[in-house]
Amino acid sequence: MQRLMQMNVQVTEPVYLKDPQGTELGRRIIEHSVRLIDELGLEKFTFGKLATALGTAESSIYRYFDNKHRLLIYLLGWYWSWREYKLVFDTANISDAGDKLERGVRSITEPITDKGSFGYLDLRALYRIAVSESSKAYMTKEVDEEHKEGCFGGFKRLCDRLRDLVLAVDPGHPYPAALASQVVDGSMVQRFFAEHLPSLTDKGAKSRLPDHFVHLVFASVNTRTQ
Amino acid sequence: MQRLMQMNVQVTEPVYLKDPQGTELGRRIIEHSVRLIDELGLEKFTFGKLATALGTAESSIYRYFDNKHRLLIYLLGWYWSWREYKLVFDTANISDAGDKLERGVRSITEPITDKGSFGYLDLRALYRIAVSESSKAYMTKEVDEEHKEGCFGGFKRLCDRLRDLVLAVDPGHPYPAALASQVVDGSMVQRFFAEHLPSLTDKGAKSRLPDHFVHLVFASVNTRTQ
DNA sequence: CTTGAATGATAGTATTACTACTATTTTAGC
DNA sequence: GCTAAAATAGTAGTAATACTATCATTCAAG
Repeated sequence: MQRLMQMNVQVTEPVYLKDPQGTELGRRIIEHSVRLIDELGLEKFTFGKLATALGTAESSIYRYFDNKHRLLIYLLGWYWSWREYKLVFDTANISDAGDKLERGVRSITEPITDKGSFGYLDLRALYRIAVSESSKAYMTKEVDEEHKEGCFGGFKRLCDRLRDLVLAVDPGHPYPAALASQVVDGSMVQRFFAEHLPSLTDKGAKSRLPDHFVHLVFASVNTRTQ
Repeated sequence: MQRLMQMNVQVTEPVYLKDPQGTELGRRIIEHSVRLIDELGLEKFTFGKLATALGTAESSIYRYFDNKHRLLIYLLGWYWSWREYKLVFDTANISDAGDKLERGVRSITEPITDKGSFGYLDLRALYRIAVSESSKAYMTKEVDEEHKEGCFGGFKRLCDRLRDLVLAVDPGHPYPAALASQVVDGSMVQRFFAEHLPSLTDKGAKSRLPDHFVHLVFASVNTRTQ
């Protein structure tokens, strides 16, 4: 799985100045930035603090990334690629379209509980970053240009795959792409709400989130195919 | 409508240091901050720029708000109150629960196209801010404390009202709160996607967004009541 | 006519987000 | 083992941001 992941990740568009996977320092930047952003939150995370944590100079980090926003996009690209790979894996060799869709929705909306694994990267910390910070990656004034650069390609590929699973069950669905992107984004938002604003969700929401999304998707799909 | 709105807004928890509605400068701060945040985006918006735009000193603004994050929360509180009022208005005197729910979903997911109105406040600019910046208000490390302070009360009240409309149609629905919060949040996110990342949504998504959400909610509800 | 609220103006600090330049170390090819 | 190139470290500096503090002025109400 790790091997395949890294293949996937390398497809990621170059949001970096120099490939961090190619050098020792680069890999340490990735590793420690995940830890630090998770710990401090994006707002309080700075290249200065990262440099101190790494025992290196700020300027060394600027050789890899223009700024912390690009670094975030890079990390999220990694995350989305990982999710996509997991989705492909979890739905492989399932012939029944309905079964495949349900497995896909569960795959996407499940939290990540795997201990670290994945090389030097702390997957669970990356997941928490995705939950809390991913909207900040695209909710900016620069979104249109960055979109053209392909910065959100990983997110889009994941949404497209889910959309195709929906269409396989219900080819005439009127809003397949919106449904898909809403599940992908909503699974992050609902996870955050369940953790921090539980009054916005239902009793036991945390553990029932995948059920909620399966229910939602199949309600939408079955209504159509009736 | 304006009168009733202001009643609503005054209920808003004090996220300010000094009530901006009580003074001339305070009202100008609100008015111009909406314009400026809409124009620059939250990241590039600063109290310094706002002070320059107002022809006053930075320190004068700090007398009203601790920082720009609190100002954002204040503006969004206003927005959510306005949405809530609109929801109550749009669903008033409807006896049929299904009809009421559909009107409610449409009310919440419709974009704001009313020209300014609403006193000194540019409603459409406020709407654009809500679409682009609202997630930044709660996706922070301080969310738990700020939630205790009641900073997100307006958002919660709106979600609760929609949840109650769902429950009126389907009292046994397993995820009424999650469904409601997903519609409220999702309507902002999908609006943003339709505008900036259209490949994530469907053809003609912009105009069909309310239909999409009505479809989703009724699919979920009807599946249950079958 | 004076108290106090509101505002204005100035100054200063710590941090952030960079850029530039130079010196040193490491690595890879020959 | 030598050398060129790549990678890294270190230092310094700038402009902007996010504040805090202080003091002077205005202006309306008692």
